[in-house]
Amino acid sequence: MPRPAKDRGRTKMVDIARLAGVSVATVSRALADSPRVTAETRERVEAAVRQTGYAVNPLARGLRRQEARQILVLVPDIGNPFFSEVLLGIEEAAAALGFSMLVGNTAKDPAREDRHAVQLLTGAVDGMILLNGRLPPCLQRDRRHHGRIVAVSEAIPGGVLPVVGIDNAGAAAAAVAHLAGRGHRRIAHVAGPAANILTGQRLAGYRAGLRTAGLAEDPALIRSGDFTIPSGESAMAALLALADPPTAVFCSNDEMAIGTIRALRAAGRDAPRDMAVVGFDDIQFAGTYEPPLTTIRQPRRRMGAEAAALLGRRIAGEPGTGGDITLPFALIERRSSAGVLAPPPPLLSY
Amino acid sequence: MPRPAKDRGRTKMVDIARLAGVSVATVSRALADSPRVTAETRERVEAAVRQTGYAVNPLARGLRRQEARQILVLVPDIGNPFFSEVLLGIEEAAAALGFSMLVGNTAKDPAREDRHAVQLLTGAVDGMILLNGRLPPCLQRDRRHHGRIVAVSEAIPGGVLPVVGIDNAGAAAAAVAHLAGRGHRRIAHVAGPAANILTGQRLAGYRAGLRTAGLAEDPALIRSGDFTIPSGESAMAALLALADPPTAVFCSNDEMAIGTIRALRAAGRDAPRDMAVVGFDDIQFAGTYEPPLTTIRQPRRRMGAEAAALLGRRIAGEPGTGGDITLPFALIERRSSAGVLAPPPPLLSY
DNA sequence: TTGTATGCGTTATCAG
DNA sequence: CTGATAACGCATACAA
Repeated sequence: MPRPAKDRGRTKMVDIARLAGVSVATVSRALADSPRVTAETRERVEAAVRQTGYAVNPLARGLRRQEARQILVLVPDIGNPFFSEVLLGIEEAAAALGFSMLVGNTAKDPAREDRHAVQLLTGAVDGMILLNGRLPPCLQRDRRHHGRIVAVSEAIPGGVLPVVGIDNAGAAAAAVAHLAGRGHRRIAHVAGPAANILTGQRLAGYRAGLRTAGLAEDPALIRSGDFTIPSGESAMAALLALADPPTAVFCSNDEMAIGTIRALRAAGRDAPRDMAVVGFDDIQFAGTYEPPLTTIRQPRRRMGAEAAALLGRRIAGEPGTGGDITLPFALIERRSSAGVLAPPPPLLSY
Repeated sequence: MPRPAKDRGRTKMVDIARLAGVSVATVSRALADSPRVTAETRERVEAAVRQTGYAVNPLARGLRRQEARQILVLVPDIGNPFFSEVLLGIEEAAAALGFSMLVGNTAKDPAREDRHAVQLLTGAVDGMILLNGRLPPCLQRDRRHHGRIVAVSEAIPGGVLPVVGIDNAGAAAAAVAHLAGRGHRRIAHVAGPAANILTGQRLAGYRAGLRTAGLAEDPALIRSGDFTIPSGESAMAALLALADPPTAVFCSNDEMAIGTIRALRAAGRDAPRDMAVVGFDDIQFAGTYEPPLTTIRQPRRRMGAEAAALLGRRIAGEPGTGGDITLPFALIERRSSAGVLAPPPPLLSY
């Protein structure tokens, strides 16, 4: 007789059955709201459940039903406020659907990605949400589970998975249009890392925005950072060293925008007086920073919620759940880009 | 013949057994590193595992072993950077111990706390970490699982659970000593909500700090907020309206400290010029804010890691795991409290 | 050292 | 409408 004998005290279905004077099968049905059970029987079962505080063992149920009612979220850095707000949206929507949320921090390490991703292969989780911009290696080979994965914010290279996010190029173009509309003609861009898929989208939008405004692109005005404050500082330092520096800068995220402002101050200048600055994301402290940051707001929480809902539909096997979901962004005008550049330069471009 | 027939393609132990030409029991033992298995047999099993990419089904294993290798973290707000950094520490330490991390957002709602907490009662998770300062209602009645719960940062009323945190009173006293050491004699305190256990600890430390510095306590200099920026603003507005306003303020968290600085600016003053400001927590943007915030740094990530490690020991049933863990804090001196108040007022208190 | 058999707690099939 | 019972995939006591 095998005897794990660990937590033997826990109430189980047979206890409820005994208490209610019915069989376990009936208890199971009563708890599952099956129509094939008398109101009176159900009442007896429910009384026993209340009395004991019983709750179904999810492991046993999961083993039997071949589902875990859990989803896994892979995130490069839980501590990053951008991601944590998305997590919040995911958790709430998942909970509403009866799913628990597992969170795996990957730190962009493929080995850790894989260690977490096996949970999808083993059935420990029913689905997965990717916030880290790529598929774990083991899921690149094994495509059987692609139907249970969705990405948020960053599209996955290859484009086989649905993405929940915003129109990044459109948002970047809107940021540039905002600056051009205030008279700026030398608008710089602090881009993200080349490997990041968002970098390309926002850079494309920056270029489109310049074109729309009738401005020529100057390669010297495009710098790359890595989404951190220090990288924004170096980018701005380089821009200020230019013979003909920009009067405005659009940064691919808020941290780098804050970095550019710090670099301005270090050089004895300030925003928006000497440079209009626009960020991206509207992180928590964007509105609190000095100066408050003009930025593109991403509906992070809603993105998370929509992703969880979409994943729920995919897990349930609903058809037509393969498409992307594009949510609206908003340009939040704050002081960092305030003021109009005057006098506007003459329209003689060349 | 019942046939769930959902994901029937998944490799299981019998497949490995067949492939390796052994029994499932042997496979199980080989995978569990049992000493009772030939090196050669083990090699055959491992080859089959590699070939198929097999991984043990955690639901089945959990049902059999009566453990889930999962822990649940209850947090009032995942989006709050303070908590998300603790989560990061928990996740990493838990993963190292072979535990996955479930995150439940409670929004301080007892009903949601309970919905998540049942996972402990049902065995869906092996343990629980509380970041929200109190026990879910269902666990207040049912004390059987207290051995599998630890708190982080905030102690739980009643003091029955081990807490991982810092010496909040000592840290508050250090903050006051820092200000007193710079010549300030009218030092205000913006406290947290009365219900929060940290509020009392930090308030007590504030008072102790005043006593140590030989300063009298002025009730008019103690205001309450709710840990948000706006509440810090109102608190400072009230302090500035005093006939004899303070020259320094110690806030119970960084958000409220930022709020006080905003209120100063709104009144045409600034920190540290007109008021020295000290916060608490050293949140991500404390060092980036204008002015950079003097604050108490809590080792958030390490607190999370220690909590996970402690919980792991408790789950494993190791003895002597009932005590609190107090980690060192650090007073981070930045510009918001820079400068010395001169001339110091005469020593004639009355 | 390895294989056989049983049970972990549920759900679903089938018979009543 | 209800009850007995066979899986779900794995780990262990016991036999070989």
